[in-house]
Amino acid sequence: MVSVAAKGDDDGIAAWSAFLRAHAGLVPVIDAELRRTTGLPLTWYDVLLELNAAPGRQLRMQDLGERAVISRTRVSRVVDELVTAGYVCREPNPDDRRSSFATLTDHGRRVFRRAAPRYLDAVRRHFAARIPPEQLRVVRAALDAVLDPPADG
Amino acid sequence: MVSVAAKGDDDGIAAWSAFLRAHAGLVPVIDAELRRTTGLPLTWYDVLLELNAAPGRQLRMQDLGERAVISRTRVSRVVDELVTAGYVCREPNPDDRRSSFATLTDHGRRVFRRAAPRYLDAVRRHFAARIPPEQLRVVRAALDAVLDPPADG
DNA sequence: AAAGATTGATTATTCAATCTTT
DNA sequence: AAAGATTGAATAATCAATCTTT
Repeated sequence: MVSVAAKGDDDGIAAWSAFLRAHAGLVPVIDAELRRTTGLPLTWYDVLLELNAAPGRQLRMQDLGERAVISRTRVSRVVDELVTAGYVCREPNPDDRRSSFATLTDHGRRVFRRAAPRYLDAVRRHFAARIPPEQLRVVRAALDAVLDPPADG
Repeated sequence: MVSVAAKGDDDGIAAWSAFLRAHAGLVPVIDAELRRTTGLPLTWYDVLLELNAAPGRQLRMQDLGERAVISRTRVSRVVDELVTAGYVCREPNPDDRRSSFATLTDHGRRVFRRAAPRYLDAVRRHFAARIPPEQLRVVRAALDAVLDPPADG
């Protein structure tokens, strides 16, 4: 026997391929819909969401980079844009003057709350509604597991 | 009752969030590993894979754009790079002179075949091995379903 | 020196206009 | 005019160097 491509490998690569294709197909669609219906790009929405959920509606840039789906370097640029738009302001951190907070403004909060139902609806229609409920829970568990550092790979 | 946020909505948004995070976390890692161990960026690998699987190891640019996880416009640029690297060549389509084929060269084929095991191994370690086998099949089915146009959204 | 953050330069990706052939 | 493809211009994202504070 020259090569034994185990069945599990096929399932793994097929799932990976579906994962890449689903992302490439879905994210641009949902981003475009969000821009059209709310004026917010997905990246902005994501940052506003994390700030809105944070205590005092503010986060250090570092922490924002860890929570939002956005690279650490990118955070500075996006927060610049959000400050210009009036949705966020920067505030000094009295405990450590190296760092600063990004804080959601009242205006930013209103814009976020108005956008949230549109976002949830888009995700539901394009993603969640196409997957049986019991599979949704499996997908979540599986993709969460991928990011943990469970021992070794 | 002011608002009924059904449990299913929560599962949907949680799965979506896990989906975005897994992609943002995993793709750069696998891309970096592939570049390091094989010299091929993920985008190149993906294009070489589709060409290698195609009849005659060639595809029209249009078809390549549909199969590979890459936007139609991007195809021209990436094929340029692959031609420069000597992995692919362009050939005229005798049946329709508007279009042209991207064809895998022998050298490109050798490079792809040498890279394939490294890629499969990276996907296995970073992705598949962290998900129970029975969940892998569910993930695949779920994410495939998301891209079909099943009736309406 | 290390941590937190920003910024200039580079690279990657998309958008819109263009060119050729059907 | 529409289809197939490419290209210049504009946007987005990353990398490496920098600056300030600890």
